[in-house]
Amino acid sequence: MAKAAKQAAKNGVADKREAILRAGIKVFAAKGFFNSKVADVAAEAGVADGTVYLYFKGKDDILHSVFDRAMAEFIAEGQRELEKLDDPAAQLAKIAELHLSRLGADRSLAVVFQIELRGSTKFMEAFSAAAFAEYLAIIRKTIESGQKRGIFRDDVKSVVAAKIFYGALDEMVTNWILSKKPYPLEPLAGEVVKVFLGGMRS
Amino acid sequence: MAKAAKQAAKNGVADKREAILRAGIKVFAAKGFFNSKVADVAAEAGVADGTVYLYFKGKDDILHSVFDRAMAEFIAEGQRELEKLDDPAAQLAKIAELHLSRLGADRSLAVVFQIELRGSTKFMEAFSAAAFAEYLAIIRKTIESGQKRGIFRDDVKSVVAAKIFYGALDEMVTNWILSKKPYPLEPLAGEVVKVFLGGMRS
Amino acid sequence: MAKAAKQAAKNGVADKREAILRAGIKVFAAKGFFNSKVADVAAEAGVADGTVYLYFKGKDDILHSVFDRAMAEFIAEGQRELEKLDDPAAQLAKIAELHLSRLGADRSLAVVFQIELRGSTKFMEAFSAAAFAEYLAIIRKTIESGQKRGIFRDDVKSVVAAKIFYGALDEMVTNWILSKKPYPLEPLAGEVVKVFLGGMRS
Amino acid sequence: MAKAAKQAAKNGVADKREAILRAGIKVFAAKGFFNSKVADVAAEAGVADGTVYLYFKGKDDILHSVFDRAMAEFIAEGQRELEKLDDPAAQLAKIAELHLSRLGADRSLAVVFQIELRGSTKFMEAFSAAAFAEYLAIIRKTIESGQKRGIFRDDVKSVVAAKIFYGALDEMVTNWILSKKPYPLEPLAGEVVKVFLGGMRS
DNA sequence: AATGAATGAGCATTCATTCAT
DNA sequence: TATGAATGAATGCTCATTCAT
Repeated sequence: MAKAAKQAAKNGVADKREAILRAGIKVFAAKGFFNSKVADVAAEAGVADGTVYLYFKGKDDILHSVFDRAMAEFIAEGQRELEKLDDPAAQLAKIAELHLSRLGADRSLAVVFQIELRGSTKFMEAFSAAAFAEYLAIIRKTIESGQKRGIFRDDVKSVVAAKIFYGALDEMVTNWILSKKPYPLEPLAGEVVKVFLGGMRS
Repeated sequence: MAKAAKQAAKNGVADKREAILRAGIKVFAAKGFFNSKVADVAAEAGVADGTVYLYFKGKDDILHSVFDRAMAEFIAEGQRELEKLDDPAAQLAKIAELHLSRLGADRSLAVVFQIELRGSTKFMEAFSAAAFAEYLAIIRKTIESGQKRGIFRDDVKSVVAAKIFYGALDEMVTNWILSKKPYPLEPLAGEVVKVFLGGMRS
Repeated sequence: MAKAAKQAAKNGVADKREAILRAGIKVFAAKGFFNSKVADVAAEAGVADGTVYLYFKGKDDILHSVFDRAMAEFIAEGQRELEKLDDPAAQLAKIAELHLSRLGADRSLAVVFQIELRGSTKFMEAFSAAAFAEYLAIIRKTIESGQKRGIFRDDVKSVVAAKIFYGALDEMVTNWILSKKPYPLEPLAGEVVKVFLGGMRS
Repeated sequence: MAKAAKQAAKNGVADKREAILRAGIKVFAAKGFFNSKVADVAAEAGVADGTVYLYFKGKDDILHSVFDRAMAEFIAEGQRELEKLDDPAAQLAKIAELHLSRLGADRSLAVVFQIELRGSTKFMEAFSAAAFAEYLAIIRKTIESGQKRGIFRDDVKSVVAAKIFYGALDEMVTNWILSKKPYPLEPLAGEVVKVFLGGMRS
């Protein structure tokens, strides 16, 4: 097989996997993970039911893959952006901005993240723990660096402060999802940062 | 039937409903709502499968009832305690303390609240919205009263500040649940309050 | 216990059994035997669920008792009336008249007889056979007596002729039940007799 | 896919649906519709439980389909045969012959028609009404044509006469089903016709 | 790789019947 | 006798997954 053909095939593969992943996000967000049928996802993706199993181990795996991929992208982009900044306060502001702009740009993805991924204790324990911990760790390290520089108070443990920061952002997203009237999510980043930095100022 | 007997019968009824409710919390927390069988709950409660349907409309109704009852108790206790205090800062500290001590005292209930109740978009939209909004409203009003008194900065909307405060507390609980090693939850209330009040100081 | 009291008690018993029986006819006719709950019958009769079992062995027994009692009454009345008549043709006319007037007077009873009693092969085989055969036998004997007197042709077996006569009457009832617009059932007796006697004239 | 293969697949589908339909007739006849489990039908048909739902909406649908198909075939064959005859009397004789020979050839089908289909008032009202009315209408029209030709008396309404004729045939079948000793059903057609035509002779 | 017909384990719910009061 | 709360067996239907084509 020629290189070009291989690439095409690879793209084809990627396209199909991608389509199923997107369909999963859409369907899970709309009906909830447990109420969604694999057949729904397959139909939405425009493939046969059985085809789903060529790309994923099962229904759970679609959900996990949604999380894994989005989280990986999220973390990668975050680290790329953070490296450009030196000031911990500015870094936290960037994290908040990215967090809310990204989820605010894809309501379905946000629903899956805020609602569906938490519906399974098993999942939370087994899968999200690692990636999620990695995300929290990035926040924590940023805070620690601020504490070392004397910018942030250090009578609050960095790990606790990180949870406070993350929890505040997370709640913005959850409320935004559940709200009946639409409003832009990203601007709330500034508010969270304002209060948090105020509270952490040394 | 004598009064005493009537009372006994009433207690019997209450006991059975109560037993099913408790069993529901335990089972849902342990296996997740969607993975729990009505039979599991019945067995845990020590009643026959069919008996569950004498006290609840169905599986969903057990979950909803868990939420309704706990939330009602929570709000009632909260308001009772808040009335005793005058200072908004002290009131927020009390809310944080109650929030974490209550959920920290019943891990299963906490799991149901943090994990299972969110697994159902439908539920979140239809049921929790009202009671949940009421809880957020209590926090918001407390903040507003602090803003009016000039204690809290007013360049942050009270509704946003309330979400930040609630989100921080909520995240403490979620992390506590997911943590592999046990630790006391309530002490974190002080940390959250410290940072939040710092950030809201005018 | 005084005789009067005993009688009263007996009446009470009879009343309750009677009430359940009537309730059974009404409920079975309205919802179908298999779709009727014992609780429905009890409620309709104004007694507790458990009380039904003091008077009947179970749900089936109610249905059987409806049949047994109605059939016994029907046969008793029929024989009483037939004895008054001598002419076999007049006797058949009387049977037809009684058949249609009785069922035409109680639509619910008719529904139970035409529809519900046949829904159970078991029932048809085990119970109705006897009483039903008795009814057919009365018709058959009437026909035979006409054949002996030379009034009716005897190149048709009496048992077959009896089924024809009964079947014709039966169909009148079934159609009447299923008809959307109400009409008097009894007058059709004359038509059936007219054709049947015409066909049996020797 | 080649034409031959397509045809084979089509046959496969038809075969499976057909097998379930036959199994339904057999099982319903043997145990009664309400006492039959879908699993019984599936087992009898040699397919998995779930497969039944690929071909039928549910248990009810199997019963309805049995009726629809048999009735359609029955009416089609009847009309085909009736067209060959001119004499209304001969036509009625043919109807009787077909009616009894067809049901007499398939006891299970007869049981379903005579017993099970009537167990559901709903069914009788909603479904059978139309097809059943069509069958009665064919008989009625045949009688009317006889009345117009002066062969049949016209002091009996054709619709009533049709019910008498149908009722007589129907009763032959019901008795045949319930009879403990087997006997040929079809010969009774002649007896019914003999009496009916005698009664309708003008 | 892709299909989609077939599978069959799994489960919420109903309801006839019992029995302690 | 009467009650009605409690029981638990019974079952129609769904849907994740497989596999022959």
